[in-house]
Amino acid sequence: MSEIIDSPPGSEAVDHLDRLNPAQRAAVEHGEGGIAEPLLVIAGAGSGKTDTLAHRVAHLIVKGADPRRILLMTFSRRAAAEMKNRVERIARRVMGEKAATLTEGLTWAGTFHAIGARVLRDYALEIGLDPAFTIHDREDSADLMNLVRHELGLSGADSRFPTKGTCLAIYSRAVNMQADIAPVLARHFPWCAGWAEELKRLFAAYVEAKQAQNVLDYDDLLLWWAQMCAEPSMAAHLGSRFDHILVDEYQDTNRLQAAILLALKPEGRGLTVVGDDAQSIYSFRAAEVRNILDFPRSFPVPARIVTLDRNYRSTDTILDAANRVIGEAAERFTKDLWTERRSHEKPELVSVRDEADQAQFVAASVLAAREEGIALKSQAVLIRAAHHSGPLEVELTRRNIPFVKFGGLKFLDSAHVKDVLAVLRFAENPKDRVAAFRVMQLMPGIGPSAAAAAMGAMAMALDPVLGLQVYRAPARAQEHWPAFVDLFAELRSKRAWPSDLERVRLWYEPHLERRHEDATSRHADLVQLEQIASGYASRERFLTELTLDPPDATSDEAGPPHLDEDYLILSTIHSAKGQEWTKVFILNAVDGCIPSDLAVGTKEEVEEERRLLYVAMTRARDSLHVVTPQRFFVHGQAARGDRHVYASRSRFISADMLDRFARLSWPPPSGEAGGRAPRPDVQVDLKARMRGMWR
DNA sequence: GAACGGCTCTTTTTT
DNA sequence: AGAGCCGTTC
Repeated sequence: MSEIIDSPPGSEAVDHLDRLNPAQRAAVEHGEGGIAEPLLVIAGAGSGKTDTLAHRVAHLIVKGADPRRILLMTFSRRAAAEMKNRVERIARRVMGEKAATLTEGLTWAGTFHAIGARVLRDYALEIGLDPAFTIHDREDSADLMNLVRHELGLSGADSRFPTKGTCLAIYSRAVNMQADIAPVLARHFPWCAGWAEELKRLFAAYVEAKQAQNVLDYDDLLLWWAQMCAEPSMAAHLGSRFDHILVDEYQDTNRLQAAILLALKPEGRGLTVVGDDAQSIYSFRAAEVRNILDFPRSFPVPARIVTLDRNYRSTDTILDAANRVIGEAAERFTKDLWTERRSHEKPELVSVRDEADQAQFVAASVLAAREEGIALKSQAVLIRAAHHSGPLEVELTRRNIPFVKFGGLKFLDSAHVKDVLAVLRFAENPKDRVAAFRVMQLMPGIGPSAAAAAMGAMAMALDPVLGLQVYRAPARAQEHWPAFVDLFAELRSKRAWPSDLERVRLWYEPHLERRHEDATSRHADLVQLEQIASGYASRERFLTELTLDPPDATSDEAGPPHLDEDYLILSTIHSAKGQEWTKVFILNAVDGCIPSDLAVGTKEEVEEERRLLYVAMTRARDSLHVVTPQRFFVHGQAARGDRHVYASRSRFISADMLDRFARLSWPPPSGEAGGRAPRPDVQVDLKARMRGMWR
């Protein structure tokens, strides 16, 4: 190893790049000659995108770049962690142990939002922000929007004003698109177009409420950052702290994010962005495909474009089918992917009777594959919407097949966890009205008006603790109120992390038991939360990072599976981005699910749904199963009721591409091994008979 | 006037 | 399982 370390730059020491293909290598070595024009890497699914980016970062470091001056923005925290790991592994091959120390310095790696939070705390005083701000997640933001909405009298029963969630969605969209309300309403919320004036008032009041309470929402992390960078001297100051800025998944950034990036590096020097327009699936979050398309021409010197179109992940049969699906897209800029991985096995299009059979089929197939040596972890079930996996989760539990679900509701969204976190947030930032209201109303006898009165008392007093002590709670709240005041005073006066959280839990337990039937399992969640909390340095870091990057696993497991344990992956397609598995199942590949019924309003929405299916298909390495249940039971009827609708295969798998799939029905026709005889087509109401026995 | 219990309806995707 | 609505209770 030591010879390699000592060899001068530019010698054979570059053998860490030998594994790369010419295009990847071009991307990695770009700018070495000294003229670093901006670089755009168009990287198709499975083309070694992450690896290429990691090699580029590692190569920069090997060539002497200071890792502390590299800003690396990824789509998720998970992606950032993975990137750092790979960078270290690659650098280690060249530099040995020294690499670890260097890659430790790669501290500016994270999501736009997380980096934004860090930048804003750093520059808080210069931009008139109290650095003790707390961050509202989506639900908190909606709650605050609701509070403001009521205060403005926009919530009358007869007015049918948009709900809090819709208001927030409109606001968020306008902010992230940097557009006015009117065009946003016309384009994305036509049914709210009549409310433009009221919404404008609402948003103005919402912004004032946030500022008065010293809270930022997700959008603020980008908005404040972008506004700060609109001041050229600030942008220059921050920009000069980085020699290289690299952005992953650039097709899913929005206009605000692009504005930040361009402000930091207006000349484009040291800038690298990577993405694939065929995988753009976040336009509901105001992602702007134009960002990646316009990137080359955004600088004085045009960007260099490198295209990676060789796929290393999937077999040719899977890729062929996926290429056909994306081939029918209305508009597309990247070429078809190609591979040298040959296979005789076509992807399967599996027809099942209903969702129950779908669950049976997946569970049986997963177990069979495991018998053949494919670990559960190498298999994934992908769904369009989090609740599509409901019946499967029941079946997996019944068969004792462990699984972890990504996407959808997180355990942070459950009421009891939010309650406990709200206490901490209230202590961290006593002006945070949403947190305060939530916490106080946990106590019997305290409702909105008592909570408001308490907040008023706090605002009047010199010190929030004093204010709370002075406030006289309603008589029927007396039983619990003093303990709460003590808790608050203690959390404000001394900081004991992470034992603060245990203190909160002990206070919360009686309320938990009073409010929830299933207190035991919720209690376990809170203990698990303390486990998580011990990994964070302080209360502030815990709250910030948990809000920006919630743990993925859902709560109905008995704690997170141990790393050495094998478990099946369930994931929304959105959360599956960037990942791959040996065997992949796509559920509910029918019209109404993919595309979602809720996303067929405009042509653009339908096109995005098509890309969603493409993303799902290209996650598979060796085998792909696309499952289409024929009928769905209608919700909102008695359990086991038989009202149902018939569904048809997703419109994205058109008749002329059916030859790319092997087609089968499940269960197989009776008589075959493993098959089941067709059920008699009758409904028997046994419950009624049982009741009848005693009449 | 404020709090609360019981009712019905609905549930895309995420930082 | 939550949110909104409405009638009842303190």
